[in-house]
Amino acid sequence: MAGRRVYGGSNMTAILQNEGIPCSAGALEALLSSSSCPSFYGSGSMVSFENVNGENTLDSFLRPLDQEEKEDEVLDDCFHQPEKKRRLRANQVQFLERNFEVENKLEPERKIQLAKDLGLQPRQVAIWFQNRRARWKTKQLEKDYETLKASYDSLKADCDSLLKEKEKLKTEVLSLTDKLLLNEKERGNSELSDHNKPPHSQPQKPASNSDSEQKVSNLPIMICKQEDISSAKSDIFDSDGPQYTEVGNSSMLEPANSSHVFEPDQSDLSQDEEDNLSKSLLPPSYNYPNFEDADYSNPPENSCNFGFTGEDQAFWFWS
DNA sequence: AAAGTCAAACCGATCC
DNA sequence: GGATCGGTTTGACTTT
Repeated sequence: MAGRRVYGGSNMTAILQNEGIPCSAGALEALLSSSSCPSFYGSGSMVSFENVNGENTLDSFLRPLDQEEKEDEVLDDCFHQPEKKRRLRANQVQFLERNFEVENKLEPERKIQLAKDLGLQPRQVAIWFQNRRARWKTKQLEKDYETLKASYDSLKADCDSLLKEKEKLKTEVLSLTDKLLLNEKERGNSELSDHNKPPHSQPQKPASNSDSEQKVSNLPIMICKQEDISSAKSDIFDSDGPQYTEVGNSSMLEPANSSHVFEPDQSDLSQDEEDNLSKSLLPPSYNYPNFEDADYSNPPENSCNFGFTGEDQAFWFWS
C-alpha cells in the first residue's frame, strides 16, 4: 500500500533493525506476547483493532489491517510515540460515504454502530462526518456560485440588449420631436396670418399624410390614458421578475430561486398603490413620473440602470 | 526537494 | 453538556 510506511512505527522498525533487533512479524508477535502492552486491544489509539478481526466487524467488506500497520501501532503504543495521523482505508471511507449519502447527520447510536463496524473510535467517525459535511457544503457553494453566475450573465446580456434598444428609441424620439417642433412652428405662422380665428380655439390638426407625424401627434394622448399608463408601468418598470420574461426576442432567464435575482425595492406595488399612482399621473395636475425617486440614482457598478436621466424624461412626456 | 493538495484532527464559538 | 460549525493546523501523499 502506498504511503503507509513512513510513520513513526516504521521508523522505529528501521531503528530496531539498525540496532540489530529482529523485527519480523514473528518477532513482533513474540514481542507482543511477552511485552507489557496490555492496552493494545483496548487502547485509545487512533485506529482500534478490537473489532477489525472481531465478530462484529464487516469482515466481508473490510479487510483486516496489514500486519505491518499492526506492528506500527504496537510499536507506537509500546514506545509511547505520539499518535500519528493516519488516513482511513479506502473501504472504510467507502462505507462512510454510503452512510453519509443515506443521512449526513450522525445520531449517537449510529455513530457507535459505525465505529464498531469500522473498527474506529466514535470520535473519528464523528470527525469524519463533520469534515464530510464541510466538504459537501463547499461543493454546494461552488454549484450555487455557478448557477448565480449563469443567471447574472444571462441578465447582463438582456440588459445590454435593452440598453441598445433604449438608445435606438431615444434616437427615434429625437427625430420625431424635431419634426413635431417644425410642425408647431408652421402652425404658429399660419395662426398669426389668420385674424378671423378666436384667440382660444382648438388648434386645427395639421393636415399631414406622414405616418410618423401622425404618430407624434397621437403619442401624448395615448400615454395620458390611464390604462396605458398603468400597463406601460407594469410592463416596463415592474421588475417583478418572471412576469416579464419576454423582452423582444430574448427571453429573460427564470431563476429557480427568486433570491437569485435582484429586486428593486419599489417593484411590488399593491393594486391601490397602482391606482393612486395612475391617478396622480393623470392630467390636469399632471405629475411626471420621477425615476430618480426609484433609488436608481446610485446603481451598483456593472448594474443595468433602467432609470432614466432627467434628459430622458424630457423625451417621455414632451408637451 | 519544494510546492501543492487533501483529509484527519483540533479549537473556540454557538446552539439546543 | 454534548453536538455542530467555521476556521485552522498538521501530516500524508502527489506533482512539478
